[in-house]
Amino acid sequence: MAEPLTKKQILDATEQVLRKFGLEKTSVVDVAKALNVSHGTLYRHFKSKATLKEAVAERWLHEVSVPLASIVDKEGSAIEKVRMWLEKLIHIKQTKASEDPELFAMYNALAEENVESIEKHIKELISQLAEIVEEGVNAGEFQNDNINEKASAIFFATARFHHPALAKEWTSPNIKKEFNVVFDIIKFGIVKNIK
Amino acid sequence: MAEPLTKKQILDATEQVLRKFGLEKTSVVDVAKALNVSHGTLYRHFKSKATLKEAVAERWLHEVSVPLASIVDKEGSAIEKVRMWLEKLIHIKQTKASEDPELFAMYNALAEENVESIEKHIKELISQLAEIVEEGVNAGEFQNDNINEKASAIFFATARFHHPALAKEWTSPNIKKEFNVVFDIIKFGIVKNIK
DNA sequence: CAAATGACAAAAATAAATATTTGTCATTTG
DNA sequence: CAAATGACAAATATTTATTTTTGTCATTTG
Repeated sequence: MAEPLTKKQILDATEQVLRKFGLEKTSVVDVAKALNVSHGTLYRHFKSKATLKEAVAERWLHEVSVPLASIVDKEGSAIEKVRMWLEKLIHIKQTKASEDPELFAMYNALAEENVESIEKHIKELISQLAEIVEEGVNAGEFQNDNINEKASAIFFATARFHHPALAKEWTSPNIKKEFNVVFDIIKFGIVKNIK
Repeated sequence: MAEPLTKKQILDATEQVLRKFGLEKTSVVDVAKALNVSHGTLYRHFKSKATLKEAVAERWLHEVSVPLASIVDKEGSAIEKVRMWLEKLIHIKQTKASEDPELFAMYNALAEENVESIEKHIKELISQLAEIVEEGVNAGEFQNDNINEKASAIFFATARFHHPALAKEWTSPNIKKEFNVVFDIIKFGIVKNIK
């Protein structure tokens, strides 16, 4: 074989096989077959099946956080950006969950297996929110409170709409309206001189 | 046998057996044994195993909603009562979860099997909150918005702290602080003239 | 000699054989 | 005759036997 196998090739193949067979049914032999290599080869690139799955999970989480980062740099008032950021987060999650529920469930189970990756991911999301909150404080738009606390609170107060463990509840017909009411409370709770 | 078997006796025995064997391992034969009756007898009182489990689940949910109802009638400002009510809800859940995690997980799985019982329970909780919110509006303490929407929003915005699907996250050392920050946002978001 | 292979043991998962549980109902008991 | 029983078939679950999977490493390949 001319070219040596790359990590990216392995991750792509693993994702394909996971999509086809599901989290429970894919073995490293299946992934090796998809790549036409022996399974021993995969162990030269990833030290265990768990490590391989971790790498796939991290790539998946990345696909959530990257598009959100672009909102942080957009134009607009801080409260508008908080709303856009939350709506994008919720849209990404809810779209993935409704368009391909099994795949969504599988990737979340995969992510659950890698608690550290998730914790890092959540921290990254909250620090994106914190950037927006900081802008709001600097512009005199938000009250000058602890920025990180506020960012976490905004994230946690909207957990019902983006936490994968609650995905079952996203099919409620009122979910959009419920978000709007929660967001209004947040807005009145953080913006100065709004009344 | 002198006295005929009552539903309460059966529910008590079922609970005991569930505690001992767990949700997965208890059969109606086990419950019958605990009562020294034949399992056929239980089918004269409950039309199926599912119905019996539903009755146990409803009793469990009742133990959550009853102590909360007493907060609604307490003295104090509406916002104080909202805080007391939320803290009691969270305290009941988190205490049950930490003191006996397996039993808590079992009862939640049991409750999950009975979606209707849960929906009714949530509606009851939200209407308790709505009573407090209504008092706040009538006293001129809260803004005069849609009361039921506000009550739902308060409930959903605090889901992270009381939704059983998120129980794993309650062991975070910052959980109490996180609730306080979320509650402050809610407070500034619903109380009039606070700034 | 870097990269890949494939044979191997231990651990884990699956399938087949066996046993228990659910739910019914004709019969028994007090 | 109201209440409970226990024998029974069909559906579930458990155990045991068998196969697959994971991870290693001495050997092969280009």
